[in-house]
Amino acid sequence: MSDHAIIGTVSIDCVIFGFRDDQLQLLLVKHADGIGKGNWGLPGGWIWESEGLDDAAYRILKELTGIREIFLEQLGAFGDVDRYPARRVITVAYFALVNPQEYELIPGFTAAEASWFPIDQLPGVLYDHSKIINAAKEHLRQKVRHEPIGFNLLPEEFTLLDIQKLYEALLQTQLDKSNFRRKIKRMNLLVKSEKKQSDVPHRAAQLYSFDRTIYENHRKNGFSFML
Amino acid sequence: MSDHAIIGTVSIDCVIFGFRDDQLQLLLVKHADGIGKGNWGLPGGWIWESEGLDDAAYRILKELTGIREIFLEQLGAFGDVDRYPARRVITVAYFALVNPQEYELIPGFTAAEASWFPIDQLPGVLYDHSKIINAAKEHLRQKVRHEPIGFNLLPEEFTLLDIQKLYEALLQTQLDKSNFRRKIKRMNLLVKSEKKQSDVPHRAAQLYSFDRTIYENHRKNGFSFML
DNA sequence: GCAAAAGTGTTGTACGTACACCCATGG
DNA sequence: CCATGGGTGTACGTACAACACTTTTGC
Repeated sequence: MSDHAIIGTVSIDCVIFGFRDDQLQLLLVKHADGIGKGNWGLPGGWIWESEGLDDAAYRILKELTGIREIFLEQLGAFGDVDRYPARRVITVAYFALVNPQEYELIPGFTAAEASWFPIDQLPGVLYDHSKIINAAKEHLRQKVRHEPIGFNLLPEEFTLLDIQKLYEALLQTQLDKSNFRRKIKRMNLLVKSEKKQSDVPHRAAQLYSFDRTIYENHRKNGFSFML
Repeated sequence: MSDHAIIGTVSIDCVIFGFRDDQLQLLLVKHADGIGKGNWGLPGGWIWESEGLDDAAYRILKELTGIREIFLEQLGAFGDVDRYPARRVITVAYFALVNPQEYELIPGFTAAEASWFPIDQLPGVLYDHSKIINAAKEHLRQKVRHEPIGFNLLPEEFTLLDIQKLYEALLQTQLDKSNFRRKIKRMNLLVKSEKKQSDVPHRAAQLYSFDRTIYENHRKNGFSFML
């Protein structure tokens, strides 16, 4: 059996979130061949016999978009009997968080085009992909309140207002500046950068970065991230 | 193709939690045939071509244990290359909450025996089942703090101390009686029963039941269960 | 000086925590 | 009358929400 023999009954699909222009956005690809040719859909593909599920998701993501080394986590399996038109295919959905500025999108072999869409202005998508996307949105909104995964959507360094805008978009609410700042600072998860903003038409803000090490330490001592 | 043709590359496994003797317990079956014959493992089976994933999970659970109409939810797919000895098989794990008192365990065709085990005294289990069990435990402990799913582990009617004992076991902590009562009562999710406890060697406690309708109403208005 | 965003301070309320206490019942 | 669990009350601190306010910078 070849190393790249595929399992024809199980596929991978990736829901990739990004944050641009104070908006939550989603990465879709236009399929270049196969049944879905010419339509927008989630980046996806087949699993090799020789690789685990997570490995397959990373590989497919890289092949289709050029994105690598990001936050990627399994969302679950979707297996309605008629979800795929040609035959019975079960798909394992993954959900990823990216800072779009870090990546030049490079559509791969099977993707004619790759593009970001604001989450509330998506085009029609293939198969049961809108069902998967909705599950991913819900998962993200839940998870972001209990774990500091939101930082994966931001650049390495960011201002406090950046985070606030991010959380306002994710939680779809308005937050009080003063209260938000105190809350996030009290958690002691951020480290001050040497730098401040530059080239802004107003007072330059302090830059911060998220320290994963600190977070892991806190977590071991029973710390719980909230909001 | 027969209605009951199976998909040979994808299986279902169920992690079933129950609460007995103030302890979180897990239901395992002793496999009666197949590769795992004679060993304890999660109740599991193959998916029919003609049924969805959730349907398969319900069916398999009923076939192997007699349990039906319970809280059942997908946990995720497990697909390490070598997780199953004979060939590449991906399994979709489900996670269920049961009140053990409601069910007489009825081992089915392929299960020689079905039995509850305290969560910290499990026997050795097949394949990657201990990995799946750990994921399920973690999922339960997270979820139980944000959604009132714990009630699925209790009888229809219960005392406030029953819930407290349940949460103490789930969260592995001690809770203050007075504070816990106020907190849970303030949520207005419980309705007083007509009855009180009987046959207890001390003052009889008020019985309550969880009202799912009330919960759904609250949730629509942005209510969030916490503890 | 104006606009725009950075950043600080104040105050009332609501909730969590800790702990003390009384009540009812069976043995 | 005592052990056991049921059930209530109070006092204190702290976190959160709402809102007002000052500071820095570019145009």
